[in-house]
Amino acid sequence: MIAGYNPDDKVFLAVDCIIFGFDNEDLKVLLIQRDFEPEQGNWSLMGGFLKRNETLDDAAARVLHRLTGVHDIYLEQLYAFSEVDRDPVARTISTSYYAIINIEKYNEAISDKKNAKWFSLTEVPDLIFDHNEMLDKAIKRLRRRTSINPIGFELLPEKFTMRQLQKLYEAILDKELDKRNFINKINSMDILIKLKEKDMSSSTKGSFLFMFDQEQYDAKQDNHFYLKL
Amino acid sequence: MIAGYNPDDKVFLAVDCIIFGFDNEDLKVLLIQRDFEPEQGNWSLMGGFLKRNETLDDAAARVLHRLTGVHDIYLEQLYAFSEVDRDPVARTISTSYYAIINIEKYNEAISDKKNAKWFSLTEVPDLIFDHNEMLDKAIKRLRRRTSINPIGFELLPEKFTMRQLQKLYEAILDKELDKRNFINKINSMDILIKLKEKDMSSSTKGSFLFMFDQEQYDAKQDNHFYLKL
DNA sequence: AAAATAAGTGTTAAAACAACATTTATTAAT
DNA sequence: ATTAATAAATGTTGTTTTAACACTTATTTT
Repeated sequence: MIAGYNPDDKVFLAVDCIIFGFDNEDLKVLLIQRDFEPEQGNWSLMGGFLKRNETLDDAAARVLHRLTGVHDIYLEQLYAFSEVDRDPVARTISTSYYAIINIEKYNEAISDKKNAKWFSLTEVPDLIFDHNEMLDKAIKRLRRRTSINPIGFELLPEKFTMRQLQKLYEAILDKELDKRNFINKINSMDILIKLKEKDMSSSTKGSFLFMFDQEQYDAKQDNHFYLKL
Repeated sequence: MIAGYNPDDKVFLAVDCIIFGFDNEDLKVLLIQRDFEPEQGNWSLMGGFLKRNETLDDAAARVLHRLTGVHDIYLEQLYAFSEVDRDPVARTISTSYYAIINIEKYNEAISDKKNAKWFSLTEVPDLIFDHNEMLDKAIKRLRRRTSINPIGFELLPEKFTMRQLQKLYEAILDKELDKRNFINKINSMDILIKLKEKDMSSSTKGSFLFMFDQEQYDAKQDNHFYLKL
């Protein structure tokens, strides 16, 4: 044994994923009902153990893909939770990740035999272990992140209306925004493409569709926008 | 073995601490020269392994205390680093923490037989493993954090001049600030107590000393200030 | 008395922000 | 064909915040 590397100190390392989605109305989180012990039958975040040949990012992406069938989505490390007794089975440290996914895409790619369900943030049940705490932290991070970095677009379909975008921001920030001010601020970022098409589903007049302009966004080298909403 | 808890997947979990200090001129980081393998003789962050009965926060505080002799300092979890081969000896995931300490206090409490040295951020050598990456991330986080939450005071002596505070912010943010605008903004936060005493060391006229007003600060319930500097 | 040093202090123009109401395009109903 | 209903689209104004900018003051040393 090399000094310091004491096998007795080895621990399990898990990842747990907070998966956010948006249904044009509420911000939602995807939870699973556990079909195994411990805490069988209770609701939980989707998680898994770190394997020998993968990074935490890999593990989080794998876990997420297993549940949702979705690849290549926004995924960000959140925080490592390490209370000694947080997992009753064995000492396990869990690194939480949060993901934001387009619910439509998820529904296409649906691979779940799992007992998974979307919950509005206001209706989240008691979760196992410290998962409620993880979720709280993820919400706070998402709010802050959204104000700096327009990642919110990941939650919308490819084409969306200004109204949808505003609803999304309202759901994330949990406050109402002024329509005109919102549009002006979004436009000032200059990262949307206005299409000729209209969405006719929400009104007789129809409303123009927009797309996120990835190129423009990338071109703004420093990539932080500090939207004060 | 309970399903999923496969002992083969256990790993070492380390903490590494980025320790920031300020010497009235530059922002500095405390590094140690390793007196053990691997990478003996090379510079590194101060680190250690997570023990069976402590949280990561505990481990980081312990590691920090062992090096500096200082207790009760600002310490914040930064990020978990998990590249498969980041540690050549054994699979080790490291959770980095950053700390900010008052160099004077450190010098009082000096407990180091360790080969430790303060480096200006511009003069940091190549570090072992992924420690340079950790440091970079810590600097970025410190910058952002300082703009939101006036933690910078932790880096100053109890009594300080406006000039010192400005130099500190300039060092953290790595840009020059306008003296008058800076004072106005700091004053608008209303969390400093102006003392009757003057510091006479820096000029013939002397400059008033200030203290951080912890009570005022705590009283501002939401505790984020968004200082745009 | 003069020189040197750093501290202390206010104004202004520009930009960002928050609050606010009316008009427009279209479909459905009469 | 007119009217009613619905949601979309659109600009202005007063207020606040920010950035840029230079001179005076207090004290010590020469």
